[in-house]
Amino acid sequence: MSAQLVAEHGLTINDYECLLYLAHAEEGRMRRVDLAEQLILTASGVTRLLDGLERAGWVERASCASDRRVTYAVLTDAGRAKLQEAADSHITGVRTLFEERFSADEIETLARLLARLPGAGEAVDEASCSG
Amino acid sequence: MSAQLVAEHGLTINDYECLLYLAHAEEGRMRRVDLAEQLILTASGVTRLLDGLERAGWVERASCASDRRVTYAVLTDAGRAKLQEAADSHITGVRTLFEERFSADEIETLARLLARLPGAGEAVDEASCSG
DNA sequence: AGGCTATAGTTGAGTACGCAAGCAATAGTA
DNA sequence: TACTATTGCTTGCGTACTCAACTATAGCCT
Repeated sequence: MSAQLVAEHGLTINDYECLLYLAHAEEGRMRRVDLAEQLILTASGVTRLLDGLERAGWVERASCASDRRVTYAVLTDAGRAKLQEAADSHITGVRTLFEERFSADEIETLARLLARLPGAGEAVDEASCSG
Repeated sequence: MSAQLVAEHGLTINDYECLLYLAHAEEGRMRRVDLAEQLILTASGVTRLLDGLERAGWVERASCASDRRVTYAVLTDAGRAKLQEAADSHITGVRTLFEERFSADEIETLARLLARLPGAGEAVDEASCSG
């Protein structure tokens, strides 16, 4: 499942989700702390995750004018393209995994119930937005 | 959740599940390959996992009479005791997590649906056996 | 018996994290 | 204004994995 992402696009799930969050964020950028919270990683985890994405050219650093402590992670054009490419295959992968086993009603039930679990967030709509 | 296991008993989830599988196995022992499959780990992962459990004295090695390639992992008395101790708090932890959010009917629905996912196995009955 | 191939297990190198400690900037308080 | 606490981020070290390569045994098939 996530091994497919790695094999086909060289992305970890966290790489992928990181790009996804950035793509949805205003101006394609987020503070590292906020990214950490969304990805359920520690600050150091995010630092290293972004190290990799920066080296690959998918994201860049930008400083914040009003608070010199924060450095933004901003999605580059290359990063947006990469995400688009990976999202296509990943989403259809997830979709078929579920649609092979559950009816539409059942999927809705699962979504409703599982949303009550801690850390559920709003990940559910991933498939409904074009990336 | 699993951090609680670590903090209170010094056990990883895989440590815990490993002891659990061994406890349910015939004569309290399993081949490393089978353990790997159950825990969804590679063979090397199991080697290292068992390294730790052996060092702690929760499991021992035993060789197989009919096939000299295999070495069993067998649960020691100390290991069984440790599992009992950890299971008490872990199971009630999981139980309350769910019972705080779902009704009995909903739990049953979740169990039925999620069982269709790959790798679901028979982990569901963990809570129903005394350890 | 000899020669493949498959299986059980270990080991070395690399990866993706967490935790604790540290630095710099900001915010709160006297 | 100075002093402390908090916040954002990075770095060193340890851990739990994986993958690839290896050894040793077992099961063929001729």
